[in-house]
Amino acid sequence: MDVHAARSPAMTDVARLAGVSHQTVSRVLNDHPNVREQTRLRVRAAIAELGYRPNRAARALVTGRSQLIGIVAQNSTLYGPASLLAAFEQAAAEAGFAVSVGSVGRLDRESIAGAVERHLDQRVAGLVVIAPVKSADDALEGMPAGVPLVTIDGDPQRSHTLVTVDQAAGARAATRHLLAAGHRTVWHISGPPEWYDAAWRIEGWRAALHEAGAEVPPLVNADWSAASGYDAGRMLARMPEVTAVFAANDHQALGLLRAFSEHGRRVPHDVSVIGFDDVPEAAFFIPPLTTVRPSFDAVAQAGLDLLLAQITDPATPPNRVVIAPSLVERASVAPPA
Amino acid sequence: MDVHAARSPAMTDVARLAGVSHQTVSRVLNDHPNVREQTRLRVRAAIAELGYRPNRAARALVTGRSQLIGIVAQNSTLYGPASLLAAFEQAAAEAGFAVSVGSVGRLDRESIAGAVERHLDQRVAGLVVIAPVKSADDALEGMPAGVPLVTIDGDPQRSHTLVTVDQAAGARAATRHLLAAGHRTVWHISGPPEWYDAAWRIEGWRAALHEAGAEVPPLVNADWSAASGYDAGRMLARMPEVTAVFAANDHQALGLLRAFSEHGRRVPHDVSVIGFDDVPEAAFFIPPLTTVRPSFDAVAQAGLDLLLAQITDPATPPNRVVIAPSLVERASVAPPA
DNA sequence: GAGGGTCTTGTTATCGCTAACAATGACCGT
DNA sequence: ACGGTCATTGTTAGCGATAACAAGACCCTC
Repeated sequence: MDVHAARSPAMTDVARLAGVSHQTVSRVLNDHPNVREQTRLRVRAAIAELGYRPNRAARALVTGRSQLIGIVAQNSTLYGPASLLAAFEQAAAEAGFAVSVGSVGRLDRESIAGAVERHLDQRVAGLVVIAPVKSADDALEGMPAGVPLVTIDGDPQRSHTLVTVDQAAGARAATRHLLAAGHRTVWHISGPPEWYDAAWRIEGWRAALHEAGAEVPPLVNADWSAASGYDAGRMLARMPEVTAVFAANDHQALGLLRAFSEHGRRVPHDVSVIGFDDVPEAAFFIPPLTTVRPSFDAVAQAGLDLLLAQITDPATPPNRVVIAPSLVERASVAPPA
Repeated sequence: MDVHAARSPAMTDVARLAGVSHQTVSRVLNDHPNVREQTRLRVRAAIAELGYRPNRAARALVTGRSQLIGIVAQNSTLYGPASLLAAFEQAAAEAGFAVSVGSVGRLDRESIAGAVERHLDQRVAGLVVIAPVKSADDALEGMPAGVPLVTIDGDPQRSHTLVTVDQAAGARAATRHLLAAGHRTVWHISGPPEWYDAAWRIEGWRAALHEAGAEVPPLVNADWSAASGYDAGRMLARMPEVTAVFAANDHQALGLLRAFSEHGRRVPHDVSVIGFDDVPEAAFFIPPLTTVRPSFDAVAQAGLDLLLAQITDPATPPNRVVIAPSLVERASVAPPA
């Protein structure tokens, strides 16, 4: 980095030094085929000598597209979205794209639409929406066609490209695991019902119970927080017939563990618990938590690949990729007493 | 959002509709004083009618500055950095700035320098660096002057503007709290030593012990993970003289609790534990964790304010703001048995 | 009423790049 | 040797905004 840089060098500076026209420099930069090897090298040398770096704004202006990918996500530290965000940044950086984050406070239609528009102002090359709720999908309906778009864990009914974690499969695996351990049935603490993730986990749980001919206990509604898991746990702890609980995420499960511990119900001896997400701390809960691990890296990579395909070729048809989660067995599951 | 938008309207389109020159439209947009009220209204109406939104790239090209703030942070889901990131996005959006995130895999000099350069390519209006390690500060030394810059939890020795959480004060408060409960001394599990946060927490812990005339036990080194806390805990659990531990973050503390639990050492009856960060789950650990809460929102707000001041007036002298953390008392501390 | 200011508006140049087209020369086949 | 293709390079014209300057209208003062 040049310390005294009064003005950073522009393409014409490079051209002058290399003894070519600025257009030739542009061609080298964009890997156009018809440039003599010798010229290419001379230009490259000049670029290196001046420490030239192209001005993204100018390029964006003329092409109408930037090397910027916009991500719309909820402004939160929820583990899932935060992990996805990090994974996306990583993958995008490797592909030479910058990432602009438009976080929204709430996932309602207006917030999402506003964030999308702000990104469109910046002429983003593509948009990733991590907002697995119906209102977000509604907001996306109004989007101008032609902007590459990938939604994460969105509604499969919609027509755009999307990447989803197979939430239902994860929930089924968790529920079956508990049934296989000998439990007569499995209770479920759900996430907020407007989240598709939550809805599908409920669905998978129900499906596994039906499939096994097990009774379906009432659904316990909660949000994603440990506090809500704790509240649910205080209720369940007083019900001796509850011997197995599948929580919609690990934080809820933590709250559950705490509630059971307070009420003297031992996990897994008296009650078995399974979570979802495999947060890094899950292995250190008391007891270590059996949970379902979605691969956020795989989701981000797939999402980015689909997005880049659309950016490269706008005619790419809508596509979808489903990522299978895996069950991570730890110590929070045992046969009923 | 216009669905059929073949090309989004430009300034000249607005000008034509309003019957003025494009320059007048520009003046209205930028709140220049010398525009007749009547003209202003006409232009505003035309803008609204066309749904015109200025092209950021064009503006960035001519002004050399964008309405973009770059954030350099480690690509991780560590609670602190992730929270800061979220808080910054929030604050920046409110100020009308977009946020571009350049995450880095590692915090070494090259990675940081690369991320900074990528942001500079985009002509960011300002830069926030959340990388509280020495190598990051070194990388920043080479930065061209004139780019507004704020570092978070950086080295106070450096000359640029920075916002820090008073880590030492937080550590002192935690240590004093344990001493006040009657413990003869307090052990400390530290974060990675190259992080300033970790170093200051060590310093605060030492200072509090000295101040009280307590013996300073050997420092237990760890990283920020629950796993490292667990490893440290397995060692400490076998040492009966250990009755109070201050962990450098909540995740480590979780690992500690787990290790103590496995070894039959009850918290807080046999050992007291304090963490740092106040992650949302801390209240649901077993037992609920007493911890130190830094206000990430306050840090982000202060950081953004300082940055905006520099953007508005480049002559603003370097400044620094220190945010005081607070102790959150829960159930993991008790007098020694 | 002439000179000088202020307010308001328009004209032109420019930022740094890419797209489209033009120009040059080499090579080819007949 | 001559038109035609191809590879290579240059020239020109924008993209959509702001900046700098110019110009006209209006007001004031002496």
